Amino acid sequence: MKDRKQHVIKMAHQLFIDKGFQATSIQDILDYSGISKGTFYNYFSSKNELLIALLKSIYEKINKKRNELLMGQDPSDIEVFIKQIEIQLEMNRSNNLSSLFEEVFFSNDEELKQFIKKGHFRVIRWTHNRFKDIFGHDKEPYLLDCSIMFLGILNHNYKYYSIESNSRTAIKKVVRYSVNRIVKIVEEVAESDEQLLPPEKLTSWLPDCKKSTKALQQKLQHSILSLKKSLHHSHEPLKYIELLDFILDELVNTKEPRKFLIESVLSVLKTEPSLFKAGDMQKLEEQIKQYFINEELL
Amino acid sequence: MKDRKQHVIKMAHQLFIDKGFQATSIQDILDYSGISKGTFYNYFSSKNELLIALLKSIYEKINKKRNELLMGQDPSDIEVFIKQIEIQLEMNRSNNLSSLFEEVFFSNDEELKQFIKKGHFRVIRWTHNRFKDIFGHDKEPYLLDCSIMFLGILNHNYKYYSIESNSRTAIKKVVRYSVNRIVKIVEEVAESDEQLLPPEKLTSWLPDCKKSTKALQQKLQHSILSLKKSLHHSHEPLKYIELLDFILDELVNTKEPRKFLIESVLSVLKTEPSLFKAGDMQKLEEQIKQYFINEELL
DNA sequence: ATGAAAATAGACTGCCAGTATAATTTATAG
DNA sequence: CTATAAATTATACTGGCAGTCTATTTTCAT
Repeated sequence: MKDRKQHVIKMAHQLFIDKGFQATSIQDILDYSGISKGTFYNYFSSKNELLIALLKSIYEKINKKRNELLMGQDPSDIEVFIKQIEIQLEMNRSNNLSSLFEEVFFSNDEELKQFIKKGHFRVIRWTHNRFKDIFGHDKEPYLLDCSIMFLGILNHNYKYYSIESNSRTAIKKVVRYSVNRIVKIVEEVAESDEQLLPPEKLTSWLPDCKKSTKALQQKLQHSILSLKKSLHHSHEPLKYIELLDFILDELVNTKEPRKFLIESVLSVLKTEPSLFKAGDMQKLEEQIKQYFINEELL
Repeated sequence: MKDRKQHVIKMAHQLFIDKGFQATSIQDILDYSGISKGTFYNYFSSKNELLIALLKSIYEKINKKRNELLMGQDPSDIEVFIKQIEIQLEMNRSNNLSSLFEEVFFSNDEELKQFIKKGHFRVIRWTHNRFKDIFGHDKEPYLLDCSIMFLGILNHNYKYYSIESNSRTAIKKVVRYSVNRIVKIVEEVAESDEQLLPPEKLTSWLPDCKKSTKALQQKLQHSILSLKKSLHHSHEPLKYIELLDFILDELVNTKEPRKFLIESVLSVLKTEPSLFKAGDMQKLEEQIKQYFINEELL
C-alpha cells in the first residue's frame, strides 16, 4: 500500500497550501486524508519528516524538468538557463514553496533546518555550475559570489514584483530582468577583480564525499568493463557497448547525472537477459542505486 | 512598575537569542524573568505581541543610530550610507535578528506577519530614500528596483559570507562589496533603461496616510505661526524663531523626522516658560506626539 | 490454510497556550 | 489612619495538541 503514503503526502500538501504548514495540525492531516494516527506515525516520525518527504519529491520534479530543458541544448546558451529558472520559479509558485520555506525556517527542528539549508546550498551549486557553462572558465573566481548575488536579486525581485502581479508573464519579466543584471555584474566584478568567497568554499559546504564517490566509481568502471567483455559473443556488441559507456560517462563525468536516463538505458539492457551473466546486471544496478543514494546525501 | 515590563522583554530577548523564538515557551519566559502567568498576560496578550514589542524597540534603536550617523553629514556621501548599513547589520547580528525574522515568518499569526512585512517595506523605503540622496534625481525611476536588489545582494552575501567569519570586519567587507556592486548596477540599469517596479509603488505599499498627515501639518503650521507671533516681545526672538522653524521644517519636509532632535529643541524652548502662553506650548507638543504616532502607523 | 509480519485504529499521556478566579497590593477618599 | 475600590499578581483550570502504546486487522509467504 505505498500509494497510501503518497496519498497522505498529497493531501498534506494541499492542506499546507491552503492553511500553511504551521497552522495545519496532524489531526487535520489525519481527518483530511482519512487515515488514523497509527498509520501516520508508521509512515512519518513527525510532521517535519512528512514535510521533508514532500520537499524531496518537489526537488526531484524540479531537477527532472531542469535536466529535460538542457537535453541536447548548448549549455552555454543563456536562453536555456532562463527557461530553467522560469521553471523553477513556476514550480515554487504552484507549490506555494516560497511561503513554505519561509514558514519552515523558524522551526526548531534541527534536522529540518539542515535539510532546508542543504537545499539552499544545492541551488547555489547548481547555479554556479550553470554559470561556469555560461560565462566560461576565466570568470570562475567570481562565479560563486555571482551565483549568490543572482539568487538574492532574483528572490527579492520576485518577492516584491509578485505582490503586484503573480502570473506566468510576471515570472518571465522578473527572470529576464534579473538575468540581464547578473550578466553585467559578472563582467563588472571580473573587471574590478573583487572576490568575496572563493568557489572552493562550495565543496566545504557540500562535501562531495569524494573518497566514497571515487571508490564507487572504480567499482562501477570494473563492473562495466566486465560486462563489456562478456558482450563479445553478442551479434551487435557495438550498440550495447555504447549504452554501457554512456552510463559510465553520465555517472562519472556529469555533475548531476540524470537518473531517469540511466534507468531507461538499464531497462533496454535488461530486455536481452541472455546478454550477461545473471548476477552481473544486478550487481551493476545495485552499484548505481548506491551511487545515487550517495549523491543525495551530497 | 513599568520597568518590570521592560525587564520581561529583556529576559525574553535573551531567551530568544539563546534558544530561538519558537523553542522558547511562555513558561520559560515566566521562570526566567520571575513573573507569573497573570502578570505576563497583563502585559502582553500573547508571545507574538511580546515579540512585536521587542522588535519595535530594536527598530527604534537602529533608526536612532542611523540618524545620528547622518547628522551634519552630506547625505549624498556614500561613505555615510556604508556606515549606516554596517550599523544595521551589526545590530542584526548582536540581536540575532536575522534568525528571529526567519523564524517568525512561518508563524500563522496574521498580525505578526503584517508587522514583519511592514518592517521590510520600511527598510526598502529607507534605502530608496537614501539612494535618491546618493544617486540623484535622474536615476530615480530605477531606484526602487535597485533598493530591492541591493537588499537582496546584501542579505545573501552576508548570509553566506558569515558562515565563514562572523565578525565586524566580515560585515565591513560584505557591505563594501555589496555597495560597490550596486553603484555599478545603478549606472548600468539607467543606461539600459529597464524598469521592473516604478518607485510610486512604494506609496501603495506604505500609504502615507496623506490626508491625515496633511491635516496635521496644517495644524502644526498654524500653531507654530501663532507661537512665533507671541515672540515679538522677547529679547532674542530670532533664536527662538529659528528653533520653531527648524521643528516645522523637520516635520514637514523630512522623510523620516528625527524625533530625538525635535524633542531636544522642544526642551530648549520650554526652558523659558515666560515666552509663550501656557497652553500653546502644550498644544504643540500634543500635535507633535500625534504626528509621530501617525508616522508609526505609516 | 496458517502463522508470522506488517499495517492500522484509537485510547492514553504529558505539555503548552490561554482563561478564569482568587489573593494581594496599591491608590484614594473620608 | 482606615475603609473601600481598583489594579496587579498568583495559581488552578480547560481544551487542544504531538507523540506513544497496545490491541486488532490485514497481508503475505509457505
